[in-house]
Amino acid sequence: MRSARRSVPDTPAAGTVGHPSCWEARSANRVVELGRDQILERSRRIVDAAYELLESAGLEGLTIRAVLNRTGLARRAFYERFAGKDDLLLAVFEQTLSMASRHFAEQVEHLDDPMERLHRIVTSIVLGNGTLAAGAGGRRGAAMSREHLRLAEARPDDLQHAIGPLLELLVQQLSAGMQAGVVRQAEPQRLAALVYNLVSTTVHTELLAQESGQSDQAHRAQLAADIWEFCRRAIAA
Amino acid sequence: MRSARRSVPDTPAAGTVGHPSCWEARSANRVVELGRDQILERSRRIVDAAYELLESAGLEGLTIRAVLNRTGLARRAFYERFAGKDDLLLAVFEQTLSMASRHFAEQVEHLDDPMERLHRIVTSIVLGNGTLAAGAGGRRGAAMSREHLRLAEARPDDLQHAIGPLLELLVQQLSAGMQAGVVRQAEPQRLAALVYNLVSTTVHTELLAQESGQSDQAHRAQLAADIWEFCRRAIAA
DNA sequence: ATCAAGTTGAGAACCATGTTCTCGCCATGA
DNA sequence: TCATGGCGAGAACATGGTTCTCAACTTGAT
Repeated sequence: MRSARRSVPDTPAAGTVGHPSCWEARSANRVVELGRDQILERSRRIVDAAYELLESAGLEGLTIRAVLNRTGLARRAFYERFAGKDDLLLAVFEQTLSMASRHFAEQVEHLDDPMERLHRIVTSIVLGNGTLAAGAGGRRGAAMSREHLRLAEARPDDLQHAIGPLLELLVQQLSAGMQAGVVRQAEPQRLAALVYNLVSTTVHTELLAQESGQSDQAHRAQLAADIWEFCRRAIAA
Repeated sequence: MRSARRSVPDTPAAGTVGHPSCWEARSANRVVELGRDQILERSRRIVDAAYELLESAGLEGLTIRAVLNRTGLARRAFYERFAGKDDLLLAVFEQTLSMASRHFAEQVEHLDDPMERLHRIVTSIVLGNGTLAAGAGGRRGAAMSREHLRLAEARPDDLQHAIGPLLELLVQQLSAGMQAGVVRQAEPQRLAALVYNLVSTTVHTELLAQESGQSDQAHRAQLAADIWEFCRRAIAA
């Protein structure tokens, strides 16, 4: 479909007359762009609704029907934009992890020590800052942890892409740490994956295992400390 | 309906004659025991079928209908023995983890150094020995990793119980290591949980992420080495 | 203004799966 | 012989993902 538009500049007319094909192209583009905006606007509404539902109703509550109820759109509108539920989940993954890693990157840029940066990132993930993992009572993080492995099986490449930003952030700090001599020499990718897996899985296993909701804050802080201690030793030079 | 039969022992006759109620009880027990054996035999067949299906067809292939097809039993027979699919999954968890931890315990008992024992256990899990995690092409391990978090949410206590044996094994080695001074002082439970989560999640994420099936053996060995190095540093004194 | 054609909303329809229910067979004991 | 409980077979129901149909609406052309 895009090839059609692309072919326009290739016609000799474009060279000879110049203008017509130009505004034609611009006009067509404009229409397409408008269409695209509408399409994207709705796509965004769908993803946002899914994002909210994941938080309020958990993974079991995230049904296509519920999402569409919430947006007021028709099922058809969904299947025009997403190949299926997995695509939607991947979109939520992408959005969430991208937001979270941006958030963490900001939160951390004023720190100089790579180790300190990693500490901050890990702690933030556990404590649920940055809209990622375990926001207070946050089912979204738990849901994402759970879906992680399924998507790793069903759509490895897309998942890898979605997780990219956060892993990238970790890799940066680890690489910097290695250059500074505070992190042991190893494949940064591998270390990042290990740290990420450890943190995300453990947080949810532990937090859900208790569920008592007691002195949650203290518990979680302790958990964050334990996890970080574990990671620190595992990656330190 | 059952209340009618139940009312019988409540009659004064039972107390006055004495004996009858005794052999009645024994007889009833015998029948019950015989019944129990049959019941258990079938339960075992169901669990075994589920265990095999998990390996051959993955989590999506594990449907009640498929399990019952394989055993030749009726759906009713299933719902008489299990409260639902989750119960079946928990049973598979229990059986698998119990078998695996027994296997690991044997494989390790001839080693003296707790650290060496842990090394062996972690490596075995990654390499898929012991019927646990990632047996060659093993979907069962992947499936179990995936279900882990869902069950942690839905049935935390039962899951904890099912995982018990393996965690217990890890805790033993960690405690021994602490006493021997080769493992740092910390809550053994916590360390065990961290190690277990790290290993089980990472194995499946990594192995499924590639899926290329290339020099799998080498890859997996490298993965095992990396994971162990991570753990070793994390828990060493 | 009217019509043709594409677009889109509403929801019926289809399928798979978990779960429950009904029916009838059959063995066993009175 | 007959009543009864256990059990297999599978119908039935609910839910959720996915596809399909139909009609209203939009838009551009005549």
